[in-house]
Amino acid sequence: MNEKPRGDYMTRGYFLVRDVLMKADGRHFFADDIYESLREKGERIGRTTVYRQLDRLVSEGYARRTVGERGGSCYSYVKDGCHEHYHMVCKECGRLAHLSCDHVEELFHHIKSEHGFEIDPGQTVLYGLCAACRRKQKQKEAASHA
Amino acid sequence: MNEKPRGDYMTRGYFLVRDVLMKADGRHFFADDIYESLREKGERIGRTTVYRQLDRLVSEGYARRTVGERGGSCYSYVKDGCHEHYHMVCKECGRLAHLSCDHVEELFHHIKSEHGFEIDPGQTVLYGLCAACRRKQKQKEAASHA
DNA sequence: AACGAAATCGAAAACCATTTTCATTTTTGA
DNA sequence: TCAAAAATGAAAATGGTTTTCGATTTCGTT
Repeated sequence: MNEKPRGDYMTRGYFLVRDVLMKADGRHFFADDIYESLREKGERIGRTTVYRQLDRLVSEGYARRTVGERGGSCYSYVKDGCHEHYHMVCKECGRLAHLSCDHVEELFHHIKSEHGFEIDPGQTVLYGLCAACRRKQKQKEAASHA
Repeated sequence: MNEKPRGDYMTRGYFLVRDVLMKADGRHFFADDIYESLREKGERIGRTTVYRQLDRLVSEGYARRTVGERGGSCYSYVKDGCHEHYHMVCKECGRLAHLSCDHVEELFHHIKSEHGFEIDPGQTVLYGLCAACRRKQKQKEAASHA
């Protein structure tokens, strides 16, 4: 009669959603992308479950929630130990890049001690252009000067 | 019969929305906050107009669109010349802080040259805790040790 | 001042990502 | 195997934002 919490159950839906993220390490998805791709593969899963498992993965630290330019939530896989890293999202291709760099840590420390603001690296995402997309953009420019 | 574009008109709705942002420089609002506060003041304006004028202000560079923790869009006023500054949003009080700091510029330059990623300061917002909220948090902690 | 094309206005409806509801099914410890 | 705890998913609800469209306002031109 004692009602103890048993914690989260390991279910089919959990593994399905986690696998999509794991197998595409770095790239990130809207919830619906995941739902669609699973359905296309013939998996029996509902939208609701995808949303719920994504929430669970975020709270477990397996997934990171970022915000797409169009406003919705995107999810991407977080490798073990990735919490000390910083994250950059490319505005062009949407890819998530992991940045491990002492300079960043130093800057955040400086901002805290000199400006009083304590930055949360888990929440903060740097937006810009990745190397590959910068290259493509330059090629386009060069081509248009023909 | 010549159909030339005449540009945006200066209208009542435009000034109403812009004034709300200007008068609360730094603090940021959800679109609906602005709509409600204008209605409370007795202003005759529709939700649709608020959304449209906010879009216009963003494209004009007068307003900045950021993303609240709950997911929706927030808007805040951008002072002239504010584009070379960096922005921090406090997770606790929601206040927007402007940061003018050579260290940031140096870091972004380093990331570009060493990591190949070109950060867009206009899009990037640093999330964390402002000095005031850090102080409050510490006071709470101290009190709970009573 | 009046005209009229271009732009804005706003109420209601549409849209769409996400959450809630709830009856059913699955998981898991005992 | 049993039963409590948790997950499932279809459908409905939610809530922020956009679209629609007829009425109204703006503003350069007469």
